[in-house]
Amino acid sequence: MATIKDIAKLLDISVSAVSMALNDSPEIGEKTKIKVREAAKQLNYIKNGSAIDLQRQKTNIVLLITDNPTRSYFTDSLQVIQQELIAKHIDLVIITANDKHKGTAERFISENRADAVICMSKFISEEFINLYANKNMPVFVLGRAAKLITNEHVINVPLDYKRVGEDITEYLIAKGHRKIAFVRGSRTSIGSNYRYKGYLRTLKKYQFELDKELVFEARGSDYDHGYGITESMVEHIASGRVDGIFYATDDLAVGGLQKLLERGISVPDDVSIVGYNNYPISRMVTPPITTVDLHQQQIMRRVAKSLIAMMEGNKAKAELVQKLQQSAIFHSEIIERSSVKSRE
Amino acid sequence: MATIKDIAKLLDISVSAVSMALNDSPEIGEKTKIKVREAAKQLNYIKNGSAIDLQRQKTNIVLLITDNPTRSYFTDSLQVIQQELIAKHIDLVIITANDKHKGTAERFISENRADAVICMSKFISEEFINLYANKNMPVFVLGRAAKLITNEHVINVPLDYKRVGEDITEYLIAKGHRKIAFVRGSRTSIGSNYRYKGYLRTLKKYQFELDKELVFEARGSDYDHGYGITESMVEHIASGRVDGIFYATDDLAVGGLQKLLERGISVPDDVSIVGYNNYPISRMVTPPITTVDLHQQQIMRRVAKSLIAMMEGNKAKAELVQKLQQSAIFHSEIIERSSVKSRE
DNA sequence: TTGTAGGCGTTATCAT
DNA sequence: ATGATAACGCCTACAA
Repeated sequence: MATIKDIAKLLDISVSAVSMALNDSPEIGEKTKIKVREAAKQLNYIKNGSAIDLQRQKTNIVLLITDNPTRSYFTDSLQVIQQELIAKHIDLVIITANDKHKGTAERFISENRADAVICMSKFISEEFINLYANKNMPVFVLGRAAKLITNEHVINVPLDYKRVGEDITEYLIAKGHRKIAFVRGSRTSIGSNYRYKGYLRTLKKYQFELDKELVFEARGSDYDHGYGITESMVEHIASGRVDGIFYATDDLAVGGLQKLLERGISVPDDVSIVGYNNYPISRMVTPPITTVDLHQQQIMRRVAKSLIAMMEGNKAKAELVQKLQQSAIFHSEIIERSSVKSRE
Repeated sequence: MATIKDIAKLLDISVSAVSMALNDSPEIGEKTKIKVREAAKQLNYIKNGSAIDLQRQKTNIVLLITDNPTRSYFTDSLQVIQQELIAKHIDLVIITANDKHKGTAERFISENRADAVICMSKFISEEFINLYANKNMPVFVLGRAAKLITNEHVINVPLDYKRVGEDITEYLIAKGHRKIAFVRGSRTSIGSNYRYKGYLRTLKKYQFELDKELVFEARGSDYDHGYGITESMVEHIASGRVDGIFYATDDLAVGGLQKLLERGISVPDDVSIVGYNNYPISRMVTPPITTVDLHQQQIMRRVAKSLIAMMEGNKAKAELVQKLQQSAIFHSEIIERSSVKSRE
């Protein structure tokens, strides 16, 4: 591979001249620049990014770590974050980390291959992050309890799930439901777990007693999990032991809906169902599913802005963190559609 | 940031000893290793990936460029490719390129920041790829006509769309449909365009004349596009001018189905519909949608294997390309569900 | 305007 | 088993 040295040799000028010419420095004459560019083309010269990063002590890269970039909930986050970063000419790369493989993400973190990282994955441990976050590479951790964070270069964005799951449970109760089942998604999904807690709290608040038989484990958050688990619920519904179902995610609800219809159960006449997250698909099924919009985009925009401020070093961390903490509160909004009917 | 030099200084040993110790070289004594590891921890030493890549002249990274990682069709490809790469301890990073922003992808390519790239995006031009592909960084281009490729380090995987779209059109005709509408997706989607061509060819083959009024432009491939465009079709259906709809993608079909049901049109009684790609959602709606499975995973596995062989340099390129060309043929399979009914 | 030289952090090749 | 030293490709004072 040709390097700037080769170009310099070919033209019999110095490497620094070549470097400057290639970077369009004003200090270099126009004719030299042209010569250099031609020689570069001729020699098939290609820049070496590693060398640049090494010299600059900077990568201009932000790492986004996610369990699965194809999941619906990731769409909003990605869009917003990317939009903010592009405006600042910062590059974003996405890396996956899951139970099968987290090595790539860990290598990128432990080898300082970015100027900042946003970790949305549960599979990178807090110990690991503590170990490697540093001034040159702050790490934003989203959606975690993050009790173990001691490293001052880790910014924990806890996301305020406090009231998550209460809203929609209250809504169902207000609509006259008394036998509300809950379908849990992936056990490792923090959001799903918080919704379950919100459900429990709300039952308690209204002094319903929890019927453990009405809590179902889908063990995953996809359509198929919803479809599968709902098979075990048809009996309960048929026998009148359930009048409403709170699915932890819209995808679960969509799968569940399909199963219910197949089994001749009418939604919402025989049973009401609700999902969570306001994924596009939730309004594209019949009946459209009542759900909750978390307005995640707003939060992500804040996160991105804080991250940029941090990278630019023009804000005290304490201040940023405080702002984030204030703004990382979900403003959940119930999206009423027709999968719920009032019962008396 | 501490470097191995700092560790060496602290312990008063040489940098090479530190380097070897850190890499657990057998040439280094156990006690030294321990000392080094302790010092590293104490100094908060973090490896510098750029320096490693520079020295090794290798990144161990494969770049995957996609328009949008959250689109359903990407799921299969990602899974398979990653699986193959992980087995070889090669890291995969995902970068997006679209009409709004392709700078990041271009920077990564033009600065040789990977050992190979898989380009699934239409927004990186062939000229650009021609310019930068090289021995150290072969580029696999998927789903393109790629007439302009001259660089021998570019591997074009054209994907054989020859028969795509014919199968399902024939199927509809065999089921007695005579007035088949077609809904085009994104104009820039090569797959979607090929399906349209297949539809046209098949109509011709059966000597149906093309009614241009039955070709609809969704101008996108999402639920919403399908939902929106279908509004303009209800009139045709009501008046008996359409008895079947071929949506270019399942997402379009799902959105379209919703609109049809809302407008009181029964599927498949009043009109049959089919989608394409066998996305999970297509069987999670009522009625489940008849679609076509392209068995993309098989192709992606071949692509990944070829890429690895290429990186390992143990195969002649010509041979690989030939194999790929043979195997990059879609084995499309019609997935019969209940959105189509026989008509006489 | 251009050249010289040092350094970025690491690994690898020799010696010792 | 460890040390010295030269790369890797690029950038940037500073000198000319």
